[in-house]
Amino acid sequence: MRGESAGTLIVGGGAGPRAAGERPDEDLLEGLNPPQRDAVTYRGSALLIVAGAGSGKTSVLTRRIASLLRGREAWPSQILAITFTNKAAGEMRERVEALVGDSARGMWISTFHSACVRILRREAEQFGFTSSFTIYDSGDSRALIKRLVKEHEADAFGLTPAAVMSKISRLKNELADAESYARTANMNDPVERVFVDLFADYQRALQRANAFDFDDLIAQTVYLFRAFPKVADVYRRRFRHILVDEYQDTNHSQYALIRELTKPIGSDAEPFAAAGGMMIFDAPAEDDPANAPASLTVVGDSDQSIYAFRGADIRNISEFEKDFPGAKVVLLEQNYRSTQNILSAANAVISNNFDRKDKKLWTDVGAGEQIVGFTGYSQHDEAQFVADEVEVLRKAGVDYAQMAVFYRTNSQSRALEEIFIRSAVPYKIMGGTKFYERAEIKDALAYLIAVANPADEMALRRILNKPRRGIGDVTETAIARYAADEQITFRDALANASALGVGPKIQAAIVQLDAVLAEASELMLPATGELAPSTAVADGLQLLLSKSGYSDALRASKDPQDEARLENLDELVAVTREFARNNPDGTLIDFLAEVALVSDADDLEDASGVVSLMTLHTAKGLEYDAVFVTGVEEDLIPHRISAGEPGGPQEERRLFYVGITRARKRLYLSLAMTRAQFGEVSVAMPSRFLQEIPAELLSWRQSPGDVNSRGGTRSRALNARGSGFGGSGRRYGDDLVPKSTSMERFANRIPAKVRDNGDMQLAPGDRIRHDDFGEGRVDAVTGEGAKRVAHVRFDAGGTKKLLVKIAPIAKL
DNA sequence: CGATGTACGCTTTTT
DNA sequence: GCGTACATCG
Repeated sequence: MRGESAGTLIVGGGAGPRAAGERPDEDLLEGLNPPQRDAVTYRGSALLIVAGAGSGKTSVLTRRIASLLRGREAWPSQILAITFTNKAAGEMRERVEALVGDSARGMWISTFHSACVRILRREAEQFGFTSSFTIYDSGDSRALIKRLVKEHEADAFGLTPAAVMSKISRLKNELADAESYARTANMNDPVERVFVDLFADYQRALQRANAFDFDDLIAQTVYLFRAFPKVADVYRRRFRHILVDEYQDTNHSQYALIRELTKPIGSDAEPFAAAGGMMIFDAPAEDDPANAPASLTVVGDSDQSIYAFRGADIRNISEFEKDFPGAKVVLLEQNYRSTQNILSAANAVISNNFDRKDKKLWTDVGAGEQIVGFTGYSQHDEAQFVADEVEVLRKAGVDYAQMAVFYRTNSQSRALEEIFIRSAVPYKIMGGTKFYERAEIKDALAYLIAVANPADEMALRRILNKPRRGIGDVTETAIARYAADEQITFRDALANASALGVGPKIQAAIVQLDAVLAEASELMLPATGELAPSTAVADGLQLLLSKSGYSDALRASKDPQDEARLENLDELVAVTREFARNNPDGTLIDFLAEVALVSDADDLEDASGVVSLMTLHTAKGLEYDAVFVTGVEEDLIPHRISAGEPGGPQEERRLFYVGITRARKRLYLSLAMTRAQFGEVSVAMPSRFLQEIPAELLSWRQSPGDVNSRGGTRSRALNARGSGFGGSGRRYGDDLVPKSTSMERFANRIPAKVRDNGDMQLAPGDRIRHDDFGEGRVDAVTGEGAKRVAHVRFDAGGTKKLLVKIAPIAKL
């Protein structure tokens, strides 16, 4: 909830002097409803806030923190608040600062990953890493695994890099390592043996590179706490109040981390093991209040759990009361965001998930506008509707920034983008940028990593021949062999170019590269004790790019895209300068960690004055006056891949629910009759979720039936579901909508006369007549079944590709 | 070693 | 329909 919906947001500095007896947090409770007040003021070891969409959870969380601080119940440094994205963390910090002023500074408000990086940075030496470790993003992990798969010839066993990667990730999220997995796996299975080898090799490679992958950041922190109780106690003593947002999206390792942090201090320590039998710290006296576990507050909504696919475990929240006996539960159901129509639609949809606790959002702001439905002929037609409607709203006084367009898959953004450009609607694609995944950016970062973490061989290999300096596979292997023979690192091998036995030209190139890296190191990593100037990262990056010849190579290139690449690099330099401004003491290592942990949802910053386009996943946690959910079709939402996964369709429904509940005043649901995917056109069917919305809430500007009447075959499409896909009707516990319902909803709009060209025989040379384009001759027919496409040359001129099944054509 | 051409496979969501 | 990955040629 934003400030305006819960009464006035209290802005301003600290608590100020107060009369004795007055609650120091009275103003913090202003405008809150009774359960919200409970959530702010309850004091106990464990609190679960079940916060429905738009129920003001952020407000409650920030006020709860503010009230702890103002009441002197906690120092800022004793607070650890975990959010899902860096952006959410920044927002929360801002809002707490608005309530309590600068004293918010010492708090840890960050994502799980960032918090773990901070901890690991301090403790890395304990277990074989150095504090200058770097972080492998998914791309780095993929590259490494790919190499290992090749080395092990694991593809012969059907192990693809993608499969290995996701399995390793899943195991790490369950806190399993290669060793423990090997104990449970069936090692008679050669595939399993290869996998275990791969897993172990992968882990060794990471360790050698002094690097952690995303999953390691959490898992290794848990291992650290378990292996070194004294270290764990340092953090248990420090964090007395732990708050976790979006708890429904935590996975097992994150849960385990929270468990470790909320154990009583000294609870698993072995006092006599330390310092030769001398007790050097308190005995584990659990009844000593000083050793009491930290208080834990979690906030979540199981209806908004949309990350099960990457290990989020809904049981973390559904079994919270069992996990933390005596926990208090507060339910926030009053919604301050949306109109009742929107909420009723959301409630109706989500109530189709069968194993959920019933929860109904309500509001007192009134019914509001009806939800608008629209069916386009194609995804471009659909996009045009969205663009037109955006302009209508704009003229009615709605700011572009208050409108958002959601879609299930990133690929859907292309059609929207095309139409928006043509219609001159200003927009920004959120998260789609993938700035840090661009090759030139990864190259530049690899240069920085090579300087920051010389052990990271991957980064070094990446830049070895970028720009081209004649160092190819052969030379790379020679360097690696030399390093192995001499028992030195890959990086140190570069310094001995003359010993590699390569040609003089290549030798010179290696010397040059080595020198550039050395010079940059000196600039960015000054001798211990000295502090690098805050501009060091920016200066170092520019030095690397220019002296390595990277920039020059791009400038000299005649590929027109290279100009854009240069601009991207300038942008990266700008990012380093911005970083220096925000973190005057920030080091190169800090910069790299920040970059590795930024997510797509984080650059939602300056979307002022433009319409926001994003996936439904990215939309979580955001809200807009007007929301367009596009592509509400079967196989898209619910996505076809989800059909085979346990709980998949239900998660898709939650995703749709999340999309709906982002809207404050206006909600549009749109779909297309046909959609081009993989470069081929196919027939789309309305999503089953549409039929879960009560008819009176939804007003169709153009219903699936309307589109049909133009010559399509909607009724067939709606019905077609029954055959061959999950049987007829419904299976127990499945999400299939009974066929009769789907027919009822659209029945009155489907014309009596239905055309279905499904079995029209067409061959090259046939003549046809099209309702709009007139007569023409078939050149070719491609595709199969419902996707059969006729390539027709019309007499009036021009050729068209027509989907035979639904095109308004007749054979002559 | 690098440039050019072709085949293939891919598209669910992301810290 | 696009980008990557591999193969072949210069």
